[in-house]
Amino acid sequence: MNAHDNAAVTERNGARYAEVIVEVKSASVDRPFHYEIPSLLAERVHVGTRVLVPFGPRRVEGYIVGFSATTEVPEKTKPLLEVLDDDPPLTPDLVELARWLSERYLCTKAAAVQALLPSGMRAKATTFLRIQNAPDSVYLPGSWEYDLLQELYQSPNKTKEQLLSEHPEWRPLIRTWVEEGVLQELHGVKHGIQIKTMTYLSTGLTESELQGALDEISNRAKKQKELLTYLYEAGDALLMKDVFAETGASSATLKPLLEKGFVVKEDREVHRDPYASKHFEPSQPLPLTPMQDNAYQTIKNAVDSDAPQTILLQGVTGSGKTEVYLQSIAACVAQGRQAIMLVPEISLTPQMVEQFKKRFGDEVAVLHSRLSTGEKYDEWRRIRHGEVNIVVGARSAIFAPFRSIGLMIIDEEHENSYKQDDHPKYLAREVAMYRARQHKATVVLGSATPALETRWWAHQGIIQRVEMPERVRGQKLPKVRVLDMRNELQSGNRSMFSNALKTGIEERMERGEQIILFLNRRGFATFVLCRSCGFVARCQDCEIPLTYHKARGLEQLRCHYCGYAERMPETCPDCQGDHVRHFGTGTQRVEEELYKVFPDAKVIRMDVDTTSGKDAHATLLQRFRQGEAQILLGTQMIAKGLDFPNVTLVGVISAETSLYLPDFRAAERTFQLLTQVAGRAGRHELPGEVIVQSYNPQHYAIQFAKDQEYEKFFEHEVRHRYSLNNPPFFELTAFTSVNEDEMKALHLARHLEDLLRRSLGGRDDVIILGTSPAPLARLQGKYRFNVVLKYKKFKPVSKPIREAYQALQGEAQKLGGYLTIDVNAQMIL
DNA sequence: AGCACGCCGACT
DNA sequence: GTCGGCGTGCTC
Repeated sequence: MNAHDNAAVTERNGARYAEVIVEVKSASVDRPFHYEIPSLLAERVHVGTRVLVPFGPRRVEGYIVGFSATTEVPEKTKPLLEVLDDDPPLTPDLVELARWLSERYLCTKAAAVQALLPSGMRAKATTFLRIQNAPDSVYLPGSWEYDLLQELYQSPNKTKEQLLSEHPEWRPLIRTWVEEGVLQELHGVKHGIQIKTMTYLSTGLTESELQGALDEISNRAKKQKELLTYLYEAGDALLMKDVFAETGASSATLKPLLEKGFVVKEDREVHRDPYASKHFEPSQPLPLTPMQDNAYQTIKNAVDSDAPQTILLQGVTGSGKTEVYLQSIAACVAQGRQAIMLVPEISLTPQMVEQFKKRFGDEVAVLHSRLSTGEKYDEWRRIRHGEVNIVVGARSAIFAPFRSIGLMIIDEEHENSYKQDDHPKYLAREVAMYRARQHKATVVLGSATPALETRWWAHQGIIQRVEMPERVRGQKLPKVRVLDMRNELQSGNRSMFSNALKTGIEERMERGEQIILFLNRRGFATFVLCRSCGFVARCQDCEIPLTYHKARGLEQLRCHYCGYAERMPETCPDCQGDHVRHFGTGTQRVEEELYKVFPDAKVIRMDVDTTSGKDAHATLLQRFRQGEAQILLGTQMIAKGLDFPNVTLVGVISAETSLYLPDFRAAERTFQLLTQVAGRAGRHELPGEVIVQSYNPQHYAIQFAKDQEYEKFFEHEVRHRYSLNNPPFFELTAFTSVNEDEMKALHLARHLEDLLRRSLGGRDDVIILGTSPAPLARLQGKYRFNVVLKYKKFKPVSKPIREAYQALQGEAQKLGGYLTIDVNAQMIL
């Protein structure tokens, strides 16, 4: 496992050199550099310590990853400059995790370290320039010398870096002046995040000292005496601003008390708490059903055992997985170990956070992308300092710096939000399983519709599987009807609602029940076409058909990938004819149609266009919950984790929107989506009904979803994947060559393909899919070509892949573009 | 990545 | 003649 490096050691043991990974993201410096440890810093350096080091002509941030007694380059070593934190941000297991990440996902160690630390954690070296000996010569206005001196007199607080970015031409002059002693450099460090402090007041006086103090204070200073007595009676240190508010004192009152030493003022570090304003009613563990208890016992046994394990918890929607999670975590924490709970799109599922806060109170930290950088950093420090035992968060929370992890739960594990979209493109499930080996921890993968790979591993006996096939309250799964829209058309119904759906909506509205309508496409129409010449409006940058939007009377065409927008043309830009029309159906159009067919209906529409505001999401859902509207209409964002007691009908306007994407997971996604949407109906007392409209109702993904038969879908899909050499039988790695110049992008992709064919071509466990335009062939003005590699096992092919990738990355940059890699790609775009 | 050093075209 | 373009090479 440690085929890494020379004799790097974890403990310093008097070793002379620190091995440092520098924060420079370039493959050419992706290796440890040796630095001498100055005796002044000797006590403060550990594995994982963040340091400032000299690197060439500049100073950069770096992380200590090991120590060694010797170095091959003694003549080159320089000393460490500074230790940047009191506690090392990385624990030794995180250093090891970073190394693994960089090898598995082919990124630099520096990039891996950044992925697993909060974004605010970045320091920048700064340098100030002071005039030490004014030069003898007199300079003419307009000369560099004159201008630089002017600038230094006028803005002495500008850093050297600021100065150089504004006037790069001053660089040589500054250097010579520093050498000649005209200027002096003062070095500093600017931290990315301010640690937030609050001022506290306290008095350390005993009762008799207090008496003496009160006597000493002039009788005219009534406020001072009051303040001092107040603080004495409190005993504890109090927040200064509260004290001022309570006693009416001010800093004028306080000042003499501080000077005489009667009162002590101190700044204490505080953590920004994103949930400080919310109150959570404590909740108690609920009694478990036999099925829940079985799942709970399985997880508990795994946590108790001293071996890493992975368990697939396959439970239908409404089977009570959350309560199992909560109690398993409680059991883990009771053992003195910590737990991580991952949820997809946490900002969409505030209920989950709420349930954790109610059950565990302050023991929970929350990490997700909607927190400010400062809030994230503070939650991270609460974890690092052992103030909490539980983290609930999105994907990156899997890196929580706990000391001893017992349990990691990934809820809705099949969701693709668990694959990081930017570099390194890690898969949370894989990271969890690696950390499980480090900590001898248990991973629970929870889902009603597991990713095919996960279910396959369970089938192979590689991981355990526990089922929860029934709903907690014993409700039946809702009845799902699939309606063939071709029949509707034949019988003369040209509207987007089948007769059954229309009647269904009418009935619910009469009974005062609620309806959810689902369509996986926003906007009004799908595309815009000229009926005379066949012209289709496309984004000039992405070449994707533009979507027709209607907003406040304004007719717009928008690109859903880059956000580009233009006005709907009145005549065809190509043939000048006036037969430009929009086709296809989006959420906006459904909304308009709903108001036509049901004039009394109140509809809430939820899609990217209506939920841009900070709390728009929660607000819209809250309004629906309170019954302000009978119909909730939305894209897949409404499919996730919602639970409305009054909803008895769920309608899917068109089941195939996700079926014909050029993606090997299209059937799986469609099945998962339909199953999930169906699970929304009738979760409480009222029975639920689901109506799925489709032009292709016999498709197996739709048929199996209709009866919620995951196992049958699994069997069918596994065969399909096998015959096409797709996951889980082969793993996919995708390279994308991106360039504004189409020929350059293509050339680079071809070159890469050649290289891969030469190194891997002969193997029968590797399939190379040649260069092809990416499904998103042009994005934001840049052409994209893919080279996709399929292989059975990553290890034997990782070296050739790495070499080809590194060789051509530089090449791509020379051509003005770039090359990305997605190891174990979940989707090819 | 940055920054320095080094070798070729248009300019006070 | 020089200033400054960016190709090449190195960073403990």
